[in-house]
Amino acid sequence: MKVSLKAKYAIMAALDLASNNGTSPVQAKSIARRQTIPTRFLEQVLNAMKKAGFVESVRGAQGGYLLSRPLSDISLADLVEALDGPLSPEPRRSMSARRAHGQSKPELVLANVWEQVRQAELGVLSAVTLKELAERYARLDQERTLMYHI
Amino acid sequence: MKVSLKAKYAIMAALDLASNNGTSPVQAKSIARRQTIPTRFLEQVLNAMKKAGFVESVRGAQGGYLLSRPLSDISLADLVEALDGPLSPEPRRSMSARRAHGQSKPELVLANVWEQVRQAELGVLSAVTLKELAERYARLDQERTLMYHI
DNA sequence: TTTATTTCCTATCGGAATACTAGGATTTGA
DNA sequence: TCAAATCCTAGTATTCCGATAGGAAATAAA
Repeated sequence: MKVSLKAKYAIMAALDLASNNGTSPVQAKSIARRQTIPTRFLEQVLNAMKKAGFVESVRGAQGGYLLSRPLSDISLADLVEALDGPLSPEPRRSMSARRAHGQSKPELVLANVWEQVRQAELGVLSAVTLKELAERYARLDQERTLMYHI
Repeated sequence: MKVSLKAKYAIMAALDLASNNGTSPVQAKSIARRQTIPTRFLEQVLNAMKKAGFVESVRGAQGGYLLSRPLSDISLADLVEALDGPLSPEPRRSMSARRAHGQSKPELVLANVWEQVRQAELGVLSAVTLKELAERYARLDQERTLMYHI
């Protein structure tokens, strides 16, 4: 399904914000360092996340970002669709192109299938919230720690 | 999920071959005309289809292409994977990139999710054979015809 | 009030992939 | 022999993606 790095960075940033969430904002720079994401690029990602309503920002020195809703309220579908655009919404085509291909015979039947695919993707991504992701990660981390102790 | 035009053309060509399948081969040119696909490009698509074993070709004058297996034996998953490559098989990354991101903490958990998405896509596409597509189309066509007659 | 720090805005760029386009070699029936 | 096909290979135009860059605007701290 091709999830862009931009969307993946957004997920990682949100998870990072969640674990480093005092009441004080977290700077893009520190997230970038921890998650090994190009700082300047992450700024753009965070900005997009802000515009989509996932985070709030504080400008100026000692500024940074804060999650604006609880982890359990954010699904991967939300994030991915916000950053990558709608999940293959039947490729937006020009009018002339639509006349040529858009509503021709097999295309019409195929459109149905692509929609099914989209629903399947959406089903998976909607079912996973950031909260669950964080828990899964914590569980993994715990297992790893146990391994070392044995 | 981003299915390339190449793959869509392949599906349309297969469907076209199915409806125009006497015992005699069908030329790329005539398929291209009916399906409004650039001829030269369709040639390449058909060639790829041949190498993947979906069609057979007859060279020279009066040559063309023939389906090499029954419609019911070809699923959309087969065609799409043959022409677009494996369905996002966990992005082939360079070694250095893998060290940076590949097996890091959140990535590991996310990999699980992407795999679920992939399975969901595969589920839908594997379930639809060309035979079913052709039938769906015929049904649509019939309905359309009935409409005009009322 | 100045300065350092941070977000915000916009432009650009390099590489890769996509969708073609093109030239011509090869095969083959008429 | 010739015309009609497929086959092979290369080039090209456009688009997207990940990233970089310059600097404006805001703001806390000095």
